[in-house]
Amino acid sequence: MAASTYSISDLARELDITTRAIRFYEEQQMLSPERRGQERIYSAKDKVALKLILRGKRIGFSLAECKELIELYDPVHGNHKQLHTFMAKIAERRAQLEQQLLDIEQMQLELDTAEERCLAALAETDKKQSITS
Amino acid sequence: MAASTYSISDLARELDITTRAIRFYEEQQMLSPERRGQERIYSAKDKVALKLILRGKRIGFSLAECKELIELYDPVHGNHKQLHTFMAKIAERRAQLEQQLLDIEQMQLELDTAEERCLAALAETDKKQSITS
DNA sequence: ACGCAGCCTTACGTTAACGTAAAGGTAAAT
DNA sequence: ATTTACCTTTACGTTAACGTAAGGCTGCGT
Repeated sequence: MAASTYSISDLARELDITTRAIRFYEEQQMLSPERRGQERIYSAKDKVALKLILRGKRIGFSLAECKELIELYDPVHGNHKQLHTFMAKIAERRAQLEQQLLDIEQMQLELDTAEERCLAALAETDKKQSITS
Repeated sequence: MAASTYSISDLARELDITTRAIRFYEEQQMLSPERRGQERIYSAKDKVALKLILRGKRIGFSLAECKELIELYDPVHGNHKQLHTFMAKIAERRAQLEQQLLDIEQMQLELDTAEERCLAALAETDKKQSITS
């Protein structure tokens, strides 16, 4: 089985982020890895937290929100009210995503016609050039 | 028909943004409204540009990208290569959106089970409390 | 005449999420 | 012994997209 502990650069490589970012997340109290002397030793749990952070970011959550998210997984803080308010945030994101999808579709329609106009214009240009050349 | 010209606060109200934002977009060369003396007079075309900006932002484009987007609609700049590179950016966004959807679904699954655990834990707590009270 | 609403410019302030040195400690390989 | 490859802390720098005054002109209703 895997060692289940990692150095900071192990995680950085594996998750494709910088060590600075990882230390920054710790500053923000989103991680609290063990120490062996000065060195940070990350556990599998820390890795899960990091993955939660990255997923949260992909969805568009701020780090503060990602932190809330992590706390939901922590039995100490996992209280009922927070859970519901966070589910609300997720629902909000879903709605926003749907709007984004609509926006993108709309934009693609417009770009399609713009492309047509462009191609037509280029065709005209080519014609004239073939005459004058 | 509508006057088809607007003051800055007209647009601000209608599009639900601040006048500062509108002036900022102008600083960034994304708008160039007419002037009557010092006053900015916005045309319907300006309004379209503004809407493009807002839509671009919703999708997650930076203002710089929104600017490119506007230029695509400008026959002066609308060249072929730009059109294609921008279609690529849109495609990229679509892919990102799909990833976001996956992330959200995944997160909801996890939150669902987290919620169950939470509810179960609360039920336990309540039981004990009913005994000790 | 006066105040208020709405416009203008200039310019410094703000937040998030790190980036980027600088300066130094440890440990293994050459 | 020293280079190499890690790790550490501290701390200032950076970018985007505006926010937020401050100071001043302009017309208009009373």
